[in-house]
Amino acid sequence: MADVAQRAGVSAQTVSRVANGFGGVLEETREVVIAAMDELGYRPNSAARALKLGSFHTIGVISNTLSTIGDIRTIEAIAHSAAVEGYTTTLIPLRAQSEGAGRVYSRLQELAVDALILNIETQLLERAEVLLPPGVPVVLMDTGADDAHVVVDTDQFDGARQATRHLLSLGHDTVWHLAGPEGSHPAQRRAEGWRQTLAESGRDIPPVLRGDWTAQSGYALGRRAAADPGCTAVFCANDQMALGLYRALREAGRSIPDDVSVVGFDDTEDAGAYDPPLTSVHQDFADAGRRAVAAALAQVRGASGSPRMDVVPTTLVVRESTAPPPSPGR
Amino acid sequence: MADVAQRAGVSAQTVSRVANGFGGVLEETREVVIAAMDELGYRPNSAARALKLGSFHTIGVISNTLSTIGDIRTIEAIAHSAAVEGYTTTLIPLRAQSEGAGRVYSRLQELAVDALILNIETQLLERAEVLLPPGVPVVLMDTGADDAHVVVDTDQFDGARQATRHLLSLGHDTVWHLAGPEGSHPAQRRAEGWRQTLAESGRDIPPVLRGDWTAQSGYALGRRAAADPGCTAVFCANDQMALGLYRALREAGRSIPDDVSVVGFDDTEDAGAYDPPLTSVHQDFADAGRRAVAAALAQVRGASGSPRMDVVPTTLVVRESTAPPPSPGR
DNA sequence: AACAGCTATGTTTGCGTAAACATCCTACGC
DNA sequence: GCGTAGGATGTTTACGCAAACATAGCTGTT
Repeated sequence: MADVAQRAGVSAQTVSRVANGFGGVLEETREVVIAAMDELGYRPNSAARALKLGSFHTIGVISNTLSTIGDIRTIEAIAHSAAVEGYTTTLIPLRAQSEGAGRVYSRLQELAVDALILNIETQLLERAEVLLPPGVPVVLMDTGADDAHVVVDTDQFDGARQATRHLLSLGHDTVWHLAGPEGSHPAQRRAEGWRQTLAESGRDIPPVLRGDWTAQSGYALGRRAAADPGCTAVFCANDQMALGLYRALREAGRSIPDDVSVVGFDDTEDAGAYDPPLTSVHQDFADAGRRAVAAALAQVRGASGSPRMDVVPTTLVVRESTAPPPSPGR
Repeated sequence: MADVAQRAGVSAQTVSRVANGFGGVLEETREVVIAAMDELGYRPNSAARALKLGSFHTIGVISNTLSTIGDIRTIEAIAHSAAVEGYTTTLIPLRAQSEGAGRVYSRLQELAVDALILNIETQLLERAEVLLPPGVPVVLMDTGADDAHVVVDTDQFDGARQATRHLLSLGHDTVWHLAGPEGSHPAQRRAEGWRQTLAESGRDIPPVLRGDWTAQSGYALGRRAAADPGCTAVFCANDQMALGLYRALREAGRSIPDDVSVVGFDDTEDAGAYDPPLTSVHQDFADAGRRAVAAALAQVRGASGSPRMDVVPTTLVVRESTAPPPSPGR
């Protein structure tokens, strides 16, 4: 910066003013300074700026894995929303740092971020395996209500309820459920929504088949569901598991939706190209990401009036994988 | 830091030594300092550290979208590898900044990164729509050879060749191709590998059906392929398009693999749960990410001996979606 | 003509850190 | 007992920037 100032024949402060687009600089001076900046290939040092301003203009996203489509869409939405606000997004993969608790600790502590968005299993937080740096605003996503933090949650429960009701309203006696893994809050809530809806209608509640979000697990569990002739409707905790279920049903000679109806969750891009196109609960990942960023920045900017809990609605998208159950006499 | 020093009764420099794990500090002193750090909730200011050291310990990843599974796996691998090396990863979604070229310029120029990994379409670079900050090491992924930069490329061409040869060796007269979008280098190379392999064997080259990576486009194009009775083998530019093709074929009453064989590309996790499980060209995203990070850090550390071009091999994974063509007299 | 009020620019300062250098103390050899 | 080596710690400094304050010049008012 000093070089630029000298070359332009002005003070460093004036260069700073030009670089930041502040007023109070003669148009003529500005042009000279800009020319000098170009000639010298000057670019501002963001470390110095961050040190001076006390802010990195960066949001950190902590995610245990990027394995599910949902995680990815969320991160994409966060990065996008943050960029619009002039913030960059730092990715903090948790797994890599779990080697040695001390490591996680120090790494997170030193993080050059103004705020953190956590998209991890709540139990990790509770077990204090993730020691958050004190004083950094935190937004939790897809986790239970938490008194200490701002939470942005997708309405998993209602989505599961819509899916289950849809299947019941088609005439199915009950609905099976391929659930997500135990530690996952979304998996938990979806299972609860399903169970409670069945219970309210006084239906039998089939055993929960617990998978791990992968299509492979959907296939493995699906074989058990397919083997039960009483199973005419299945609600899957995500689309990928539904894909595995499709294969299991077809191998068992049961057609979709004539013999068995299937509903997924997430409404990923692929769902419409499944065979048949999958009825699925749509999650608005973009909206959730936007709200998380907004909540994080609100805290950064000191606005304490932000809601402690922000719920993003879900909607059922009906395609061709659901139909009334086969008539008994068929 | 000064507070910690005062509380511990030592100088700031000693605190710095403890914080960085340097030697030359008495065990006793170290304990006192650590106690003081804990009591005061001290955490090092990474902006100041970056300013002092001239390095951010951060790698930037520029990606146009995160829409395809491949992009995502790559980014995950980069973030993971970077974390292992003690670097954090900053996500720079290109789309968000394209609003106004000047915006892109300034944003990229100021980026607080030690190196950049680009995973974008080459043409954007060539058209100078992305003005890279001078002096920052750059690694290009999945793009053509480039004299000016280090490139880490997956062997798309050979993968396509393996897929095509596999189908020909099963006895198919020729192989159709559902290609990726025009601007994409991987799409280009996969199409070339397919075309050249057919040409070498003197086979007819069916029209290229160009899609956009989505299952939807795979379905739309697949209907055209399915309508041609001469089409008994299709090589898809990615697994998602193969999924769409599956549906199109089934709707046309053609079974996989008895009537039509299908090969995908990427070997995503889901591929093994397609019905039937998809034969696909495996890409080692983790390895590619690791190499990109290694190449980037090699440049950061000044080692100029790194190769200019690093090619990650691909391997065909044969599952159940490929078989000999139906016998004419069947 | 004197002064206030404004705009354009310059000067000083400190953000938190770690390298470089300076100092102190202890142990050991002769 | 003196000198020296080496380990432990303190002091000074600069990294690049922008806020705060200072200054200079100019306009318009009385």
